[in-house]
Amino acid sequence: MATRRRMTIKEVARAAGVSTQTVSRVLNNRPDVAFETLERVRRIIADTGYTPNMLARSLTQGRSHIIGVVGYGLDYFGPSRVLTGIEEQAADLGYAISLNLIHDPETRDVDALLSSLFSRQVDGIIWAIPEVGENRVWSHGKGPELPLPVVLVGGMGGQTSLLSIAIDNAAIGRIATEHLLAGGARRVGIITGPLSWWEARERRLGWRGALEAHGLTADEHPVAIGDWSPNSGEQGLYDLLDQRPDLDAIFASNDQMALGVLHAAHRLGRRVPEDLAVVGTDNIAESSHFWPSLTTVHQPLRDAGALAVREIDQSIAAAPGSRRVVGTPPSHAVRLEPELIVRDSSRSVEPILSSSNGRSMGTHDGSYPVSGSL
Amino acid sequence: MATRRRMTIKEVARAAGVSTQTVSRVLNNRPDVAFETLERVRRIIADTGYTPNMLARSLTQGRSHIIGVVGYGLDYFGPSRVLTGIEEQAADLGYAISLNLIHDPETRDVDALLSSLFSRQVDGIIWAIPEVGENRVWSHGKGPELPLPVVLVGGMGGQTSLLSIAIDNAAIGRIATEHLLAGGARRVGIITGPLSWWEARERRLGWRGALEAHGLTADEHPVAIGDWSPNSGEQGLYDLLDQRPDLDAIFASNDQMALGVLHAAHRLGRRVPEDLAVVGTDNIAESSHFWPSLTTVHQPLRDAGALAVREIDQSIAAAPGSRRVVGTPPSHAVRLEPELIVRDSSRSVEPILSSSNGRSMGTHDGSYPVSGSL
DNA sequence: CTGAAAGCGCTTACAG
DNA sequence: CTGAAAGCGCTTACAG
Repeated sequence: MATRRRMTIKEVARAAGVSTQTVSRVLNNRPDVAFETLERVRRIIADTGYTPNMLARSLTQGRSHIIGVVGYGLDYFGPSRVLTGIEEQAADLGYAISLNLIHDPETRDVDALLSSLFSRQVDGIIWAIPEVGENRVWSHGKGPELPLPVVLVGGMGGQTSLLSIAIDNAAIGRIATEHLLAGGARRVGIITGPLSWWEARERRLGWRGALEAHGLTADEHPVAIGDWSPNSGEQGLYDLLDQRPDLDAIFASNDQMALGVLHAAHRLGRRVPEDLAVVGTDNIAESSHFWPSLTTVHQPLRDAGALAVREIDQSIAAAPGSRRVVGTPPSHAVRLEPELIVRDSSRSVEPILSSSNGRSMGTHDGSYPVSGSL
Repeated sequence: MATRRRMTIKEVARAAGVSTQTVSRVLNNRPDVAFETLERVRRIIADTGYTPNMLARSLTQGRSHIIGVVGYGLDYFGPSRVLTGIEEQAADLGYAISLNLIHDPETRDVDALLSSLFSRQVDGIIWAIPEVGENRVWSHGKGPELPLPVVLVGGMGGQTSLLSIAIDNAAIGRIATEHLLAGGARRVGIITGPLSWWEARERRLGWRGALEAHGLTADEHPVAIGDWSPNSGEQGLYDLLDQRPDLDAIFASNDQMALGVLHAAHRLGRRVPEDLAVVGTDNIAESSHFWPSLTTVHQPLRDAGALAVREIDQSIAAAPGSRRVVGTPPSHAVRLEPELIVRDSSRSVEPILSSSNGRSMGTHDGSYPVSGSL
């Protein structure tokens, strides 16, 4: 039974023989405190282990130093990477994170969540769940009304005044497909994610665009719709082969489905990459040790999360001084560029290199190539 | 620029023509409000979209309804599963989560983190980082002094009055090894995690215990030390074979390292499971589609996280009524039982079954088999 | 350089 | 059933 009461600024003041606001000055490192007083108060604080009550501080300051984060599960690779970036950057900038996970991406019950965050007086909100169906803030017309900065991560954005940060998902499909075609593929199938997902649609768009840019008719290249799981990737290969037995390459919209493809290929006795070249998406930690090692597309998701926090922070800082009045982030869409990682699953011509870790073939250097405006 | 000021209880009261505490009564669903008054106030609240300021409420109640969670990265499978369980259960019980990630598990700078959480007036703390080296709360003698409930997840616990919840990691090593021996293995190597990790040591202990229970001399079975990465698993197989070329089975302390083993086995032309049976740990989503599909050990990590939240909640509820006086959870170690999932990588004798999803061979049914006391 | 007063937005006894 | 008063633990002007 721990029954210790928490110490307050009053008790510190009494012990130091000063007023509470002198203690407050010390706590906030204000310059106008006599050296002796400073020392005395500091000693008492150190000796007693006093910590100021942030709740009270937030109440008077009108700032909680908390960023509300709405995320989508931790089981998916993408969302969890974004979250990591958010947490790190937030910690660096002195924000606490209030984490709220949504389990059904199609949920429309956004209002309860928003007002819960709002009532907790978060300084800003990062909306980091994939865009599926109609699950976005603005679909409720709330966007511009929110009296605090909101940044969207990972969706199409652009419909509202809210800043949207995402990976260029069409580019993922494009560079993967271009790589396969450059390697000599003539019939490139795609396994998409669920088409209610913006990311899934965009990747398919990129795949299609690359085919057409090569003078090919996209409709002659088979499509299978997966659900991101390895199982659906396995099933996807069977489906694609049913459609086109002469299939010689596959772009899988994530690495788990690509793994399912490799698994099915082994079962069918198809050699990868000789009979079938495969490219995934995500560059999960395991992909470098699949058999064969998987060519995939890296997304700077961590960067996206970190950037979102910086944007929120700047919006808060940009507030004209008075309390509870905050700036809104510029309403544009920022797109970060993905990067191709070439490994054995698509390396049909070149000799196999020593490392299975792959090397980057991306045209982008990993910094922030931004196609939108900041 | 959103400049809307937040509405307060005063404005609601004025609009409804009542006092603020009548509004407060409505807000808190107290019974003693006249029906007409109730209706009127409710209408105003609905019309204006007023949400009470939780900061102020927490300040007067001495409860924040926030649980502070200290976690270890989201990139590792185990910690992220625990976190999922925590978040879900917390949301169910009406708590917000304040998420703090530690990036170096050996950090000793626990004090700053604790006092930060403390100053945010969290109602309780869940310490969910793996136990590595001396990174625990109590190593600073803080444990019993903390004036709020703390629950440890995923470490050895037992040294303090704090409740510790973890998977029985020795059982993981034991059931994996017993399964390999039952399948006819005669030389079972182990690839451990870093030995500064409690989990890694426990799994090795279980492996050793199973060997000895079969009348074998553990020292004749090779050990390689990995770092949880696929690469270290690959290297691990080479090391083990150097030590014992007659190796016929491996227990890998996580699935990523097991994947590295499979990869290396393919390179060396060793057939799995015929030449080498492999068992991993974690049952990551990908493991069912490795080639061959991986036998592994499932850990009820989500349950562990959820249980931690319930314990915190009960400690808070058990408080004798007065503010800031909370009960301390019973100081025992709860151990949840892992479960073996048999797949092709160890299925040497039996005919290969139709599904690659494996079936549970565990003696435990997935409920909460607890070896400690609650 | 320091302190008395007022206030942040709520809730908790206490009256009536 | 309802309200005036006091207080939660801080910080912000305002005096001196």
